[in-house]
Amino acid sequence: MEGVRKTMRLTTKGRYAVTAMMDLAIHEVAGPVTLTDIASSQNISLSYLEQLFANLRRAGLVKGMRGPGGGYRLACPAADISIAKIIVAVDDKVDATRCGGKGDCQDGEPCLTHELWVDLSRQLYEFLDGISLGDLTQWPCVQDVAARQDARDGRHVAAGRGANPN
Amino acid sequence: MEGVRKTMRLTTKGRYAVTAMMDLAIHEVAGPVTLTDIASSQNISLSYLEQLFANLRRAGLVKGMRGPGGGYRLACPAADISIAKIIVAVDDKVDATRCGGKGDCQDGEPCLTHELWVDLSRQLYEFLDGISLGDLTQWPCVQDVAARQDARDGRHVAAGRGANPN
DNA sequence: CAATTCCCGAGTGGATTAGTCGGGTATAAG
DNA sequence: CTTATACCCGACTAATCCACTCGGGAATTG
Repeated sequence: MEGVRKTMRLTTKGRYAVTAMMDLAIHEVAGPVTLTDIASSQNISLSYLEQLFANLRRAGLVKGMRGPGGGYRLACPAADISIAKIIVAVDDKVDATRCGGKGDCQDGEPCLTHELWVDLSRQLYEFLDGISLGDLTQWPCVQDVAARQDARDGRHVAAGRGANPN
Repeated sequence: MEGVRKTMRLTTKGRYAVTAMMDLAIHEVAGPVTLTDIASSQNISLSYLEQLFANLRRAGLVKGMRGPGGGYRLACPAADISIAKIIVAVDDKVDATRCGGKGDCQDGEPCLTHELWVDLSRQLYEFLDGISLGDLTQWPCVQDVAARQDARDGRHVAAGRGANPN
C-alpha cells in the first residue's frame, strides 16, 4: 500500500561523492583535477563519477573546465562546503522520515514515530553540516591516506611540478 | 558491548519495526497485542509484520503467545529497549558499505573518508541507542497520535475492556 | 586538425525491499 | 474433542533502486 518511500539516503553514492570532493580539495592547489585522475586514484568508475559531478555542478559546488589541461575545481572555498551539501547534491536529501518531513506518513496524519525520524534527520544533518571539506583535509588520518595515495599515484598535493596552474 | 561498530541501515523496514514496537509498548498494559491489531492500526501488511516479529523474537525483544487471547508482549521493560536494538534486530545485514568493518575500503587500505563514516555511524548509533521505547511513549506528540489512533480503532491503552489480563 | 576533457541521456544486471501465499503448530474456549 | 485463534515458517515475486556501462556530443588547447 504505502511502499513508496525511501531509505535515508546515505549510500555509496554519497560516499563516492564526498571522497571525490576530498580528492579535489586536496589536489586543486596544483590546478584543475581531471575525473580520470580521481577515478584511478579513488578506484571509482569514470562514467559513474561523471554522473556524480553533473549533480555537484548543478548544485554549484564545482566548476568544470573543458579541454586539455582542464578538469574540475571547487566552486567555492573548501571551508564553505559542508559534507551535508555534497550528499544532498547527489542524493536529493538527508532524510530519515518516510513522508519527506510533512506528517502525512499515515493516511494524511503523522505516524506514531514521525517525530523520532524528524529528530534523527536533524541530528544527522547537523552532524554532516558541521564538517566542511576544509575541516576534513586537516584530519591526521585523512592526511596519512592522502600522502600514501599520492606516493602511489605519483601526484603532488603541494604546488609542485606544473600541471598548468592557470 | 561487543567489539565492532555496526553500520546500521535505516530503511522503512526499521521504521515499521519501531512503529510496531511502539504500538506494542503502548497497548501491552491491556494484555498481549495481536499482529492483526497492529497491522490494521499502523497500516502495515500482516505477513510482513510476521517477518519483522520473527526477527524481533530471535533478538529476544518480544515474546509470542499463541492461541486465542494471545499475541505479543515485550520481553523486557520498555525502558530497556533502545531504538537501536530494534533496528539492528530487523536490519541485521550489517555491512552494506564498501569498507566492511575494517578499513579495507580501497585495496586493503582505508579510503580517504573512512574515518568520517566511522564517526557518522557512531553518532547515529549513539543517538538511537540513547532513546528507549519507554522514553518515546512519553513524548507528547506520540501520545497525541496514539490517542487519535485508539479513538479511531476503538482500542484502549489503559486496562480497559477485558482482553484476558493474564 | 586531433587530442583532451567535460557533458548528457538511455540502458542494464544484480541486489534489496516490501509484500504475498500457503502451509503449519500451540493454545484457549466451548 | 473440536474449532477458532493467533503465532510460526519458508518459499516465491513484482517492483524498485543502485552502481555502473555505453555511445555519443561539445568546448578547449596545441
